[in-house]
Amino acid sequence: MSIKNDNDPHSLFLEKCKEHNLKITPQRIFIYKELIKSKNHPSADTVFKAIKKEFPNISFDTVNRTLLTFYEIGLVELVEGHGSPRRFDSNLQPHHHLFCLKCGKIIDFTYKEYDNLKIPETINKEFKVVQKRVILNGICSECEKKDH
Amino acid sequence: MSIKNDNDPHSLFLEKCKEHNLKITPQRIFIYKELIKSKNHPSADTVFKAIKKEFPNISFDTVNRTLLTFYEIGLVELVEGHGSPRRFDSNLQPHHHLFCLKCGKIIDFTYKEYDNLKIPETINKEFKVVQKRVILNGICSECEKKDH
DNA sequence: CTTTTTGCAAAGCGTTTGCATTGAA
DNA sequence: TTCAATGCAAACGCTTTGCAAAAAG
Repeated sequence: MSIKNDNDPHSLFLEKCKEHNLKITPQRIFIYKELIKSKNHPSADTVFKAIKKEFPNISFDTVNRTLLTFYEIGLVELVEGHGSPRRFDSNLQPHHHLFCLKCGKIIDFTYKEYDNLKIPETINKEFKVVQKRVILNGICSECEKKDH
Repeated sequence: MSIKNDNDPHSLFLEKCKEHNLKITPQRIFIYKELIKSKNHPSADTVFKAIKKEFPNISFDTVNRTLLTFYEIGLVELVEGHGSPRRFDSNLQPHHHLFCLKCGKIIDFTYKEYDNLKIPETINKEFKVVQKRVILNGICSECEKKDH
């Protein structure tokens, strides 16, 4: 019987690493700790600069690759944004997106219920909402086939 | 009384250009037409390559800058994705995002109703949903202040 | 001892900037 | 005729790749 606590991020880290046969290196520990601390969806560069203060020898490359590895094993998520390469859409009607996590394909769909979502009161006071969108992240049928 | 048809993309194009004192150039016409045709959220490069077949002298720069201009005047939208610089999140609990269109800041929020959104039947058959997220795009309070 | 992982350097891709030329109004 | 838009070239920022050295298990 293990004494691990599922709510403890550090145990989750150890668990996921073990599950995927990743070695526990000082770099990986620093990077994961920094991520837990950061509440601002940091970029690789942000994480790198923060760690460099305590661990001056770490290279940007290690940080970048490690973050990607963490993403692959489901230890962190990638947040959506308008980064490059930018992708454009001339469809200005309300619609929503399926996003395939494997191939990056974006599929439009419409669904009335989603168009009519209520916006929480607390948000309306502090943020001027221009557009609502539901993103369903997952695996498209083509990628699903490829895996089997 | 104008004879414009609000449902016609080309009239929308002319209208928006006039509204923002943009000149109607052959390049802009080609670019907008190509966008209307594309159903795949194209990148600047994709649009460029498609147009180059009919208009070999066009430069990538013009395409890229024009697309940004179209975005600024609200003629096209920018589609969210995981492009660079990538931004990471160690919070694996269900949550949603406010995205400021001005400064790019992403603010987390939680809202039970959004966590429990039903997924359309037709989608469940063709797409394996791993995560649901609502994105509210708009203007944050700081950016709202700056503008006045 | 074996296999990953790290750090470094170079290359690659997409974006941005400045400027002279061109063209729409 | 005027001012905005275009095309070109160089610079820049972020990511990726290949490889030898170092370190985890």
